[in-house]
Amino acid sequence: MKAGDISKLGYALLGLLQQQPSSGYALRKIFSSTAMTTYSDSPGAIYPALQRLEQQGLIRGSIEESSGLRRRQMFRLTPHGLAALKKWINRPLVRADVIRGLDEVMLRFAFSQQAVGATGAVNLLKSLLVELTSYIPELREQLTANKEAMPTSGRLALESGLRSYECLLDWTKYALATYVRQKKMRQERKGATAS
Amino acid sequence: MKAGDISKLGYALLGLLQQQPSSGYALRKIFSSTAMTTYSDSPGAIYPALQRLEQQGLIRGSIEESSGLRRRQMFRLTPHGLAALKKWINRPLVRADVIRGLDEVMLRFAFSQQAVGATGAVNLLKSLLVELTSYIPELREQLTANKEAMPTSGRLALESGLRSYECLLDWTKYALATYVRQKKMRQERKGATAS
DNA sequence: CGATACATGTAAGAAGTTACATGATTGT
DNA sequence: ACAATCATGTAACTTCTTACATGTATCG
Repeated sequence: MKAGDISKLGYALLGLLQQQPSSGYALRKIFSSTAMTTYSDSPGAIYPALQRLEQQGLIRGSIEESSGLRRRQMFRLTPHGLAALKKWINRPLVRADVIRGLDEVMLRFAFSQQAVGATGAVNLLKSLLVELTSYIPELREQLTANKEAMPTSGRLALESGLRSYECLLDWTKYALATYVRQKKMRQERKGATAS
Repeated sequence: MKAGDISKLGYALLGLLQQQPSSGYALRKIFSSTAMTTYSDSPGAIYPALQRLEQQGLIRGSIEESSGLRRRQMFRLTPHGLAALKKWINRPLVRADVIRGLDEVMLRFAFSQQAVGATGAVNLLKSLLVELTSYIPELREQLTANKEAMPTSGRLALESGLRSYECLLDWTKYALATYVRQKKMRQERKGATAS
């Protein structure tokens, strides 16, 4: 990672701060107690990451002296930070994102609605659909080509990878359908109030 | 990671070398061309990793001067290396492996049959089954509890995580069934030759 | 003769891990 | 008094990334 770049943890922090200004401690709690446990809640990772984001002008911390306990710093996104978050979410998906960075894609999607709206979320899903649709057949071919030469456990492990992509494809279609359904419901409501 | 420990990449190398002695270059090709693309094929990662493994006495390299091209070093597992590989594969699964280290679990399983036999592979699957069976309901609960407070994309992202675990559970059962089927076939063959 | 494949390596820098340090407040 | 929770931070260490360096052989 080059200087000036933002790490995955950095983006996770930006996304959370966009939803709600928080202290480093509160962010750590989110990482340790929710489904975001894939990210480290160690202070040695989070506080330096926050410092970097602040140096880059993406977040701004303000010390709260009032609250009685030890001094606490609340961080919030700057306009630059919001722009960086949007840019990250809207970045076009490429094959490499699907092969090596699926968790990051899901993180982008999780924050997409609040940061770039339903349209942006749907765009992300559509391009994920495209990538998966082209990648899965290739993977399947690789598997059928090599299956003879592998021990059972190796073949099964490969199959597990294939299945997880197929499962993700199902989810992508379901997620798209969910947005279509929501849009239809909004339109119906609008039609009802108009008549 | 403490000194003396082995990184994920290190274990991937040990596993591949157990299957077949190889040069650093050949290992890089495996990472760049097969489904193991999740691992970096950069020389800056692999050659230092091989040096570490050799210093730890887990692999041994021998220089081949003969083959005409630039000198090449073939690495093979030492008895110590094989023991470390087996220990890693047999390590009892814990919740954290399922939450943060599924790819490593799959890597262990992929190598399990050659390193610790079908029985070891089945043991790994069984304990994965146990962990998933206890984790999935908890995840599902978390989802239903929080779904009201989240934007659609956040909720869908969580659902994607849940679905992928459910998919993995299906695969685990399928993989176990595959081993049961194989065992039955071997026994039938034995019965046939005996009669 | 230049590109490509084979083949190995190092140097600089980024980011994460573990472990430690500090300090205030609240509950037992 | 002591533990637990809130709250922030640093230091040492490990590993990976990117980029560069080097060298041989083959093919067009």
